[in-house]
Amino acid sequence: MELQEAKDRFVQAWGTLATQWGINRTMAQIHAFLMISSEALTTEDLMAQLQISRGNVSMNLRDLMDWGLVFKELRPGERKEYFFAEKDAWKVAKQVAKERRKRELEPVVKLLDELKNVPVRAGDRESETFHNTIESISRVVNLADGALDAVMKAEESLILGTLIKLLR
Amino acid sequence: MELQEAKDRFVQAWGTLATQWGINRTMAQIHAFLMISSEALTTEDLMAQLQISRGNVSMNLRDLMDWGLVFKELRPGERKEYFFAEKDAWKVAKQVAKERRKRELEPVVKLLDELKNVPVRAGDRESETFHNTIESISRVVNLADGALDAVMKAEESLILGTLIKLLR
DNA sequence: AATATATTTCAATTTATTTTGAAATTACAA
DNA sequence: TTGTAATTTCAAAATAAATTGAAATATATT
Repeated sequence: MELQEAKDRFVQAWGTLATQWGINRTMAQIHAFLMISSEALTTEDLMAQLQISRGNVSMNLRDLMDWGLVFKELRPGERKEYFFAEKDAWKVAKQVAKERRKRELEPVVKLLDELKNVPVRAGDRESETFHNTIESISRVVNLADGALDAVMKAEESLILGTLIKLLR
Repeated sequence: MELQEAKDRFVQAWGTLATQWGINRTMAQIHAFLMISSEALTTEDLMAQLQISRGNVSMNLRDLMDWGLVFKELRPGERKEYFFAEKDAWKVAKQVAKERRKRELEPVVKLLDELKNVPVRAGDRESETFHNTIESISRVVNLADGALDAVMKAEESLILGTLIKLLR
């Protein structure tokens, strides 16, 4: 396979995977393209390579910077902006874990804690089932929350080692 | 908070969380509603409670059964079908991990392995960056793949214990 | 300050996804 | 069987999400 084809396939696949996980396809493609580029790129470069509009590039780059996955580079004497991505996939994973935890998991943890306090009417099967299920979900969500917290802080090799032990 | 309000809030929140993770909102709401119901329910029940059409219920129930999260109950002498959900959230998480791994991660692992074999042109920065980044992503994706595999097989308490050690 | 270049914004449009609802099919009871 | 209740299917409609492109804004250069 040629490098160009390989790049295209990767950008394409990364976009598809992203949509399956609730992330905008184009945003993922821009990120993917920056990850495999040795140089920082301009808006024009991204427009040309991914065949998308200026506005689209601008908005998605802003989101990617909000996610802490892409950064801006200003070159002295040059007016236009250059963008580059963190290339260490483990750092990327940690950053994504951190953001999703904050944006999505935290509100759910909060709600579940409230729902756990809804009084149980003894003998009422509906009420008991609700309580038990919420308890069960709350345990798992907190486990996931803790897992993301661990991932956020840990070294890749530490997680790998733990995993190997777990699978043994 | 009243039980009815609590149920509504949970169903609503679960639907929202689901969309953020690439899962159809209504599918998640049906699942949530079945999880907190003590009795198996009919299509009619779900149509009424969630205010959605028969076709919508039918299609999403099929998907939920494909995901292995909802089951059908046939009552002797009754023509209509009753549906119920697995209520143990840890089992649900394991099942979801299993399915997403198979459906989404496996194809990516396969592609990354192909891309790792794209020959590197020594001295070509673009080619080298591509190779290094793919290697890095491949390691992390395989780690995630292994983690899902571990989750799939492990007991909740085992994961919890591991996590506690990891965070210490 | 004026001009040129670059970036952002957002209403309008396009595209993708979800939902409906009624016809077609299936499955059970009599 | 036959009649009927229940379910599924899927084209069309509704809704949601992403994208465009040009005007507005910002920033640098002369």
